[in-house]
Amino acid sequence: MVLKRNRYKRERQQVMVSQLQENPFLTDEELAELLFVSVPTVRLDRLDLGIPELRVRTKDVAEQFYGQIRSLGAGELIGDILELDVGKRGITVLEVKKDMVFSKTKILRGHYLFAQANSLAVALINADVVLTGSASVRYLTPVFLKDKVVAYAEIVGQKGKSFVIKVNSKVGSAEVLRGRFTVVAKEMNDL
Amino acid sequence: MVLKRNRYKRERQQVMVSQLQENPFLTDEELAELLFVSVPTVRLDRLDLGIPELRVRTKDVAEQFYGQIRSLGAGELIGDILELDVGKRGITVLEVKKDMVFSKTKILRGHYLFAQANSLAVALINADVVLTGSASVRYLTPVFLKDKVVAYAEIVGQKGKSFVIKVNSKVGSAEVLRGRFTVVAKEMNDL
DNA sequence: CCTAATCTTATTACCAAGTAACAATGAATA
DNA sequence: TATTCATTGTTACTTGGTAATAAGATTAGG
Repeated sequence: MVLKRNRYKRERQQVMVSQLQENPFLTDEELAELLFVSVPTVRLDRLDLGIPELRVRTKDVAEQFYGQIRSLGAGELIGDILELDVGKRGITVLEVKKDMVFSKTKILRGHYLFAQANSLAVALINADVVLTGSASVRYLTPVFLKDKVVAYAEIVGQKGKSFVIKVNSKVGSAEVLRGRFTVVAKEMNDL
Repeated sequence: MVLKRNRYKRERQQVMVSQLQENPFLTDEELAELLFVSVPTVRLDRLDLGIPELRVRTKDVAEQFYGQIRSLGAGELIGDILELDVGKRGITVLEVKKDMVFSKTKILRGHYLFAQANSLAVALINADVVLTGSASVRYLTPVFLKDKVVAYAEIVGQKGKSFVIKVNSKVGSAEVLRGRFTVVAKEMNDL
């Protein structure tokens, strides 16, 4: 039976995976020492398991991090405009990408949904400077990787320079977020 | 005059720095192309400016990211941990960078503040999967470029698997955000 | 106009951490 | 015992560099 050999091999590979989960910055040489095998064996194991080399692993981690910061920062609007009637209502769509979800569950992280809604609310106001004053949101159902979130926003009230905007986000027909934003239009020289 | 040469050199180095700020994953070769100089010149410039090679840069980014989090799973937290007492309270700090602000006013965009608070609230809960159920936040004063936002979060209530967390964010002694998050802990197999 | 100082480019030897392909060795089992 | 798979070693090649040195280009200053 091949089992004994395979069992040993598999066990070792398991250990390797968990080692790398703990510390993705291990070289093949270091792994070889930890697992009491030669460097070529480590390479074969990685090949077996589809684990890329150290430098690729490092880059992946770095890019995930960087991408996250970036995607929150890119442009003034989170999501793509489908419709925008400034002063009244607007619709944007956000496609859920890999780096926006919790890795374990593939569920979209809350602040992305918030960011889409918030930035759309702000975009509805026709003024030089618009700041969010308060926000209240309810997350209704989880959103998953590759879902397309459509956010509908509408101005429902105004008192002077203060606006109230209601936002509804949906995936297909399922409501995923319901929110109410108060935003304030300010003049540049108010600051 | 040596100035002209230096000025040209300095200008190029300035450009290099800003290129790398935007994308730290550029090789010397790519930089050389962008700056219309040879690879050795790029190396000399990096040496001049104390900028490490690509692989070190990448690793730095990755480690900064990885080092602090660990148990939370990759990149789930916006801001850097100052204190984290899981199940009770936590403090993070977020430095406001150029790409987080409205370009006109240099005011931090609301969803960053929200993301910092929200992700800290989630981090306080010791469970495999934690989702935000609802959130209510008030933005009290604007936050500007280069400010350091310190977020204080504390669990103030619990009903079964549902937790209420209060978050206060400050810049110096000024309160900038006050929020209340309801988050729900779920088991993996609930989904 | 020519030279010295500074920039820029080229060249060479070296390194780490790999990939890819292949040969050689070992060990266990049917 | 023959075979089968795991393991190890070896070699040639790749990327993205460091470090050191030499040679060419530019230009300001005398």
